[in-house]
Amino acid sequence: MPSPALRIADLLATAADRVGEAVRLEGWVRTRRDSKAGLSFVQISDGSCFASMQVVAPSDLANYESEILHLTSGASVVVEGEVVESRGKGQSIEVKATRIEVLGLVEDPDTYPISPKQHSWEYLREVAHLRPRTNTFGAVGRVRNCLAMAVHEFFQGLGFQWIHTPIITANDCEGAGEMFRVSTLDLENLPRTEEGKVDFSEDFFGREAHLTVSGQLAVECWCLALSKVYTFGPTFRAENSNTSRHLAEFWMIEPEIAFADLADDADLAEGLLKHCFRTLLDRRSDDLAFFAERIEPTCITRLESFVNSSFERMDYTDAIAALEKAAANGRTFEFPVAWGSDLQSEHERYLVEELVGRPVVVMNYPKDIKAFYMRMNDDGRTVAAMDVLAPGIGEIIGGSQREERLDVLDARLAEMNLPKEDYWWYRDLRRYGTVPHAGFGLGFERLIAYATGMGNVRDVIPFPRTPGSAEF
RNA sequence: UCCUCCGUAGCUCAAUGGUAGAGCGAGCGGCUGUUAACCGCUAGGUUGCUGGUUCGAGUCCAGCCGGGGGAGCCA
Repeated sequence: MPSPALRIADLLATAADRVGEAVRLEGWVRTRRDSKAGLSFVQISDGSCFASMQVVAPSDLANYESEILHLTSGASVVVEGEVVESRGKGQSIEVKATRIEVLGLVEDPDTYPISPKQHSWEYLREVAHLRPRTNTFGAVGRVRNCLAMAVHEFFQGLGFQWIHTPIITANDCEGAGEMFRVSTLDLENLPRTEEGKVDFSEDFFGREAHLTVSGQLAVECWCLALSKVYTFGPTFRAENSNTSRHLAEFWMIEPEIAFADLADDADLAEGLLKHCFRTLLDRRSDDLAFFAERIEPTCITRLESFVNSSFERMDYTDAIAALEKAAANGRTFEFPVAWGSDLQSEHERYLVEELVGRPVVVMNYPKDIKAFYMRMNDDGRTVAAMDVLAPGIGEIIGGSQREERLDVLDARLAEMNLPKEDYWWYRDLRRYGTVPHAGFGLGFERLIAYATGMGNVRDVIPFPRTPGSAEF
């Protein structure tokens, strides 16, 4: 009866106490090095941590000639053996095998897509089913998991409730971007109304339906009952945007707090980001060390500096003034700076990286460039919106205090030509026990990209969906 | 959607319009308590697709397909 397998992470965490112990490992071969001293070194990875384990396979193993000498990168094995102090330099302990069971060899090592060498990101996206076997993507996967847990721990520790807002929505009013249609209608033979339009009353939900572009409106409903809530789930945008910061399917974190204003919202955003990075620094130092060495040299230091610096709060109007001053002093911008237009990427980069040098929360934007639900300020021309800008990535969070006054909300809907009827349930929240409340959205992939130094969000999600690409 | 760059061996890349090469990976052999091991040998190609110019096209031209980067939109 074989003992249960030990994770390599657990073995390494308790290495000193395990010398002499019999263990069983399960994993995949990274490399094999043979020695004519009568043994082979087989590097085994099981994904539990960044490190792999050196397994020493003596030539007297029954299957040494027949199987061990044919192990190549990617083969799966079960190893039974003894933990011993290593006689080599690269590791303190190793496993001296008494038995190696080969579960699966690599069919054709010559064409195995993940050969032990450098591959381009573009190539690895084409083999997304195998790329988690690389150092980089294994590390990304563990960091992603760690950050997801940190998000939940942060909110749960503050008494937030996790709300599972719907993936399929029949709202006409989410309004955050192009939506993917959800339909069971026969595209070859669409039912038509008398006017010749598609008759969606025949569709599955009896009306038009789409994939959600944001859980915000739904989570507001639960906020105005449970006070502190958040959503964390997949979100879909059918925008034809081709950049390293956009995905058609991505995960978003959206907290919503009642009895709160924009300042509370900014504090919450700062607290969340710092908690996530602190947790990551604490728990995944092995993977971060790899990212710092091979991907982005400043990856650890900038996270440390992030958690130790206070975020600058800056009014949009003051930000414009600062940009105009910089322009007057000879700093050139490709796009003009003017009160009333949105900040361009280059403007955000200037504020964060050149002017302030640490994360900045820009607050109170002109109402004409922001959504209908954002709370009108007393000046009548700005709304209580905020963007959190971080050095190296730009906008990572967008949020606002919500308009809780029914008459002001209705005026905004009318101003933006949005039909009141479509927002009947959203308006009900203001009719029945309205309270000031606020929230924000954090793109999870952007968080991971920043934390790891990975340059493209397509490489921090297991199977990226982008325009023209949904393989796997 | 716009701008721009790129498609050559399993992968990363070379190749004035003139016989398609290297490194890594792979296979075989040698050497070694090795560690991105090392040394030698071998195999591996319809140069993204279609057409055009030319005595001759990986190279020049046109169209198409695929991908990267940047911009916009945003998270």
